[in-house]
Amino acid sequence: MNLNEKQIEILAVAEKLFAEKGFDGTSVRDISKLAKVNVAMISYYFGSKESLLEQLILARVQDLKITLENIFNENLNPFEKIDKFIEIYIRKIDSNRHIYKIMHFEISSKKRTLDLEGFHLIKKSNLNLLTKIIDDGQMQNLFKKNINIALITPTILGTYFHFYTNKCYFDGILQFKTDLEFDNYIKNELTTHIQLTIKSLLIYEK
Amino acid sequence: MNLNEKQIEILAVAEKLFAEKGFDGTSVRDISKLAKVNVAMISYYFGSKESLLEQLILARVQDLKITLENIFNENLNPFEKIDKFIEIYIRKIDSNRHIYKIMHFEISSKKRTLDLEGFHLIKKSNLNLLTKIIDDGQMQNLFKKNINIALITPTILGTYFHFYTNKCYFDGILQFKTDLEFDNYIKNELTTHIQLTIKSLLIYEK
DNA sequence: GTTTAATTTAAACATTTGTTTAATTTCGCT
DNA sequence: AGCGAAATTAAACAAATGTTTAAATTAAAC
Repeated sequence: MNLNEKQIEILAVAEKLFAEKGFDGTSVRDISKLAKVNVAMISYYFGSKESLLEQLILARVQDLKITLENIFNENLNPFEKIDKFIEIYIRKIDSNRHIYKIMHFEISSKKRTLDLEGFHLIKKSNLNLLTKIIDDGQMQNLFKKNINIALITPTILGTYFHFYTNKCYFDGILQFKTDLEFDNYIKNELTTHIQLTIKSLLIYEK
Repeated sequence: MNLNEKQIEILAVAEKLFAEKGFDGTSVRDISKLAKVNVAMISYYFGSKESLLEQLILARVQDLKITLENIFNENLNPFEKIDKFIEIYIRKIDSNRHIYKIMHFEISSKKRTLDLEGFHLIKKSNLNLLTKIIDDGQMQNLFKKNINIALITPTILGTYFHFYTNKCYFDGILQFKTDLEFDNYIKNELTTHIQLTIKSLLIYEK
């Protein structure tokens, strides 16, 4: 899949608008205007609006294959590995906010049935890595025994997404004045909070 | 605001469809068909499609005012209060999935600017109650001192929403065969997981 | 320089969209 | 029964939608 400049620009604009206004809330004319191309170019290059979405997701999902694997082999203790896993995970998602937003809406939408196999595979591979890290920690008697690993990721990602989605609300109660302040809060306080939360859960005995 | 049967039916159908297909993905004709009323009735009763959404949110937000207040006065220890807070919170959100789904999309959408003051007020009042419970636990030296209370709710709600949104994925890895199994998992395992997570966080010292 | 293909364009296309109109029916009231 | 307001309808409306067409322009190949 080799894309020229125009196609890349169209994808970039579509990504931005789909995330901001939703797929159905964005018209092909909106996209063409912002990308400064003729409306027909979208059909010409991508066939249809739906196919544009599919190709957009396909292109972006490639980038989501996180280089998490090497964490496991690094010379870190299980706690440090968990910290690093979460930090890298959040950073990756944060830099791909738009496509995650789009996909999370479309995933749960009953309008279109998208091919999400690639996405699910990545998620499963990340889950496997996390499982290995936790198994390791359990063998070293650092983590408790009964851990529902499948529910760790929802807590990591869910906390991030809920914070990001409710930006408007948190701008109010945490008094962010600029978007940068909000972004920095995610990078620092929120990431730390999530790391702390998961580590707590891993050692807490009822 | 007194609504007749037809208006109630229209709101119910709109809620279902907006949650399933999004506001922009749902046409007034979709709604009228499913509600078995003439298209014009929607304009007749609600003025416009956008106004329908506003009135829908307004009607449902009323129901979100959770009766959480009395938890604080009940004769429970701080841990039990946290458990109950989370259990009631999740149960309430779960029974209002649809409207939460709609609002969470619209909140972060740049298409429409909705009046979410009522919604934010409820969230703030819930945050206040949680703060009181945690303060109490800290005074009894049951919880640790440094707690970022504002980030507790994102973890509670975020975990729930992420699980619910990714139903399709979790159906796969947890092998749910029916929707009821999924629902029961939320009521039991997921709620327990969240309770455990938050309680861990409240006592964990770095 | 001519030919061929790829790109780009404005216009047209058929649907679908939200909303309004104007006529009709239904219902409560006296 | 007869009046009047409310409810309901089918049809029409203009605007917006995704897509296609056919002509014009550009670029590449020979």
